[in-house]
Amino acid sequence: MGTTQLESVPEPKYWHLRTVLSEALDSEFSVGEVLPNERELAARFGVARATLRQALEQLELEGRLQRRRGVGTTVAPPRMGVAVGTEQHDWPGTAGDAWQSVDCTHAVPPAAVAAALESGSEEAVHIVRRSRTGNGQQVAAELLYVPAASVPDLTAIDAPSGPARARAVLRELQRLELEGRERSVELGSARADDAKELDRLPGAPVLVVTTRFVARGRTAAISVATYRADTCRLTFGDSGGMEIHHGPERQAS
Amino acid sequence: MGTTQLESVPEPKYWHLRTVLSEALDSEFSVGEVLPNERELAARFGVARATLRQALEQLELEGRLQRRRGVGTTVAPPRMGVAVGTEQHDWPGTAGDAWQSVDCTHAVPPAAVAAALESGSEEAVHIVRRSRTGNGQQVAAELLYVPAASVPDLTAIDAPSGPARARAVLRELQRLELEGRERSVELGSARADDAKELDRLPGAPVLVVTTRFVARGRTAAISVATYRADTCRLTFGDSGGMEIHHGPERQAS
DNA sequence: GAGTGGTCTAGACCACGGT
DNA sequence: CCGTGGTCTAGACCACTCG
Repeated sequence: MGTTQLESVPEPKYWHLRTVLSEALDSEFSVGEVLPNERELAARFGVARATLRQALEQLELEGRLQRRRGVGTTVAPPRMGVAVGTEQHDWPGTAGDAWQSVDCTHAVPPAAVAAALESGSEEAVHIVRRSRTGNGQQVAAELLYVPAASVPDLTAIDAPSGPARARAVLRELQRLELEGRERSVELGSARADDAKELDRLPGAPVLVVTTRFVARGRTAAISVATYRADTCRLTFGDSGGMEIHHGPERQAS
Repeated sequence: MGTTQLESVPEPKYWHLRTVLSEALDSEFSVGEVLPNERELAARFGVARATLRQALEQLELEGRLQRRRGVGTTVAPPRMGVAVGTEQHDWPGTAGDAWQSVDCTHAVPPAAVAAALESGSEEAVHIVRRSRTGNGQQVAAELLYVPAASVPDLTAIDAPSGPARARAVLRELQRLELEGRERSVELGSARADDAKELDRLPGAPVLVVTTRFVARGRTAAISVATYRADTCRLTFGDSGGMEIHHGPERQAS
């Protein structure tokens, strides 16, 4: 009996650290507060900085912390609920749909998108870039791929590029009768350009929402929207009023 | 002109490595194939193992690789589409809904769930555990929180716990008229128990799908489903037939 | 320029899966 | 047992932000 079984299954240091820090965040810190720097924290917990960083990465992934080079580590606010797919079947660009058109180009889409569009893989399409903001910061970037066949009456002359052209494409698109929508969500990592737009580093975790719009029995458009996974909780159906998860963890025996 | 601008914005080694490996996966490897071990790969690319690992972590996050301790790193199959929310408003447990009941306990839920249930924060509820498989492996674990008030006629005697009790709770739940559902998706990291069940390490990235079931104007149940983010693509609406993303990356102009 | 987080190194040892 | 990926260390330097 003399042997007190301290750690029969010793959990990794960084995981234990994550738990300790998480509880500290719940009880001793408030939103926006900056933590001590990494070297200081590492010393305080008696671990190498790399180990501490592993714990911080976890907490950042969970949306508890926000780290910025040259600035510091701050306590993140609870994730904001962003409504996606208001369930009424609507084209993108319909009045007040939270997105803002940025510009519009004409180029060959990535192979995966081309396949889904059932178009030739070397055929150029309209690519509308849009962005979405919430709580004053950009939370999502979207690329909307529209084959020329979906906007036959588009007059290519008056607005060769830019926001005006983007709006023109969306307007033409809305003339089609939308028959259905398929949507999927998966985890991804931000490419360099998305990362920059979302004010994150390349490789930052993002939620990729892919939507296929169906009209006249064919795929009329494909939307690939990239949401910051650290700050966003995607809500479906309606009302983003849910506030579950991400409190002090308690285990339900 | 003599100065060739090699790397005006030198990207990190691990990011470049990720790209190189990603292209190699596209062209030189097939699904299920095992890669050379990390020490070998690191040596081959002339980087430290930690740097190589950073690249591998990215690719694993993107669902391109699967790493298992004691075994090796293998090329992952494309993510499977898992239908979530068949859009017809149904209670969980309705005929063939892809979930399998595991057991049922009676305990106090985590604070965040208790708040959403609008019950007292120290009030015990039924907790049904269910699991979901796809392609022969477990892809999701669910905890369904059901307040006693939602299943008033439950006879607590004949099945005190286990799958039988779980089914009894679901059966009673289905007697209520379902008025609505709210759903949200966010990124999380697997807790120790979920990780074990999903055959991942603690902290592995997961997609947390939270559903609030509304009946008689109140919250009748809360479901928290945890999906493996590396292997799953959540599909909404219907048909998981979309195959976008995660091909050879090409930039759209 | 001072201070922050981000990247990278070259080691060591551990935990696990198969033999 | 060996080989694998997982954890951890103690450093170094870089890139960024801000006063």
